[in-house]
Amino acid sequence: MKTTAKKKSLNPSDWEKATLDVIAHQGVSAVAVENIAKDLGVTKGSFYWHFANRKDLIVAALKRWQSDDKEVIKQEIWSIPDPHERLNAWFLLSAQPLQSHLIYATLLADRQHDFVAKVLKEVTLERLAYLQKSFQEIGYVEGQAKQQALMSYSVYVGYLHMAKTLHGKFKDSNNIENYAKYVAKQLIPA
Amino acid sequence: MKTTAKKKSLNPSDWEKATLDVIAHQGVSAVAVENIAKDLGVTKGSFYWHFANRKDLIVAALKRWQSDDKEVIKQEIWSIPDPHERLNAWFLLSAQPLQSHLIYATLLADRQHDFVAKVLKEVTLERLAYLQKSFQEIGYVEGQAKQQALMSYSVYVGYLHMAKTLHGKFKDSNNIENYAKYVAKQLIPA
DNA sequence: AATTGTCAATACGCAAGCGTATGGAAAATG
DNA sequence: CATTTTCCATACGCTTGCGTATTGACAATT
Repeated sequence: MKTTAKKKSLNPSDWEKATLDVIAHQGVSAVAVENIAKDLGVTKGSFYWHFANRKDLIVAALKRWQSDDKEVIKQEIWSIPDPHERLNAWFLLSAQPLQSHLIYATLLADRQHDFVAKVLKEVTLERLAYLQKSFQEIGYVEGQAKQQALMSYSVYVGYLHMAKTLHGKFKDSNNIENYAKYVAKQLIPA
Repeated sequence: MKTTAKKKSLNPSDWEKATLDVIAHQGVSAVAVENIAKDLGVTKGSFYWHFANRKDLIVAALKRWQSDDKEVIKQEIWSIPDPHERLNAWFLLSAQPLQSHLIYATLLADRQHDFVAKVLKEVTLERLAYLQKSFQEIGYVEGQAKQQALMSYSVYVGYLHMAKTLHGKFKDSNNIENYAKYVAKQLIPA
């Protein structure tokens, strides 16, 4: 579903974005060059001009996802000086329906592939690090901050899967922002 | 890696167990009848005597997993009358390195398949229900109990993925049971 | 002893999907 | 205007993996 007839020629970036769409909704294993080509309105012949093979495409797409995500955190989270507010903002951001979150959730599934596992580990460790840092700024000692960060991040990951698994079954009863606030209240000391 | 030379003939149950092994470590998409046959020391010809097709095998395996899991909860959790103790036991059980948990984690990944999504939803809703019930017994009103259950369960799911993603990177610093107790203390009111 | 039922091996057809080879059209460049 | 570069289509070969067909071996039954 691309807005057809916009530009005449494709670049690697277009392929990466289309690939991320597939990863977000169907996982890495579902990335098939012929299908993505069809989505973009071309055939396989085009793909192998831009990329060497399927794996290169996926790696490039994941790299793009990783750096885009890092940029968002930098802009939206690290710009907040107060650690309380910052953590609150992070929980709110986590509950937002962003493609970035979907991708993270599916990657957790496809970590059998070593190149997926690599990106995943990097991203996870970095996220844990800045959560831990914020909790330390609040006053937690290192050990506790580490556990609190791990727990907070687990809530995030768990939530992603819940939302996917349960569908409407649970955004009816209580809306998402409410839940995010509830969680934040539980995990961030007053 | 089966203990070869034990019994001369296979039954559906053997196939289901071998399938769950694959699902636990590589996910549903990795279930290939020819490979599982090799694991069991036979060839494809045998498989199609026991099952109609690949999907039937997976469905049967998942059904087995679901009922086995239900049985464990019934034995280990519901036998505990006090809700505080019961919830504590549940968190401890969650941190145990059981195959059942691995399977749940990979299923979250492979929920593109409708038959996986179905089992997953059933299991998740049931688990949320008994968590919620226990929190209500503690004194939470329904709405809060629901959110608390969701959050607790999210920590569980998130933890499963963390453990997989981070590998040794985090069972060094603090052992798993310690973390489980820390989480329980945070989520279960004194 | 003959027959039937149970479990498994082998061989085949078939579709999906990756990667390659080759040629062509359109745009940039000289 | 000629030529090179850029981007894409078509056609092919190859592998993987599902499902079927056929045959066989061994055990249970009569």
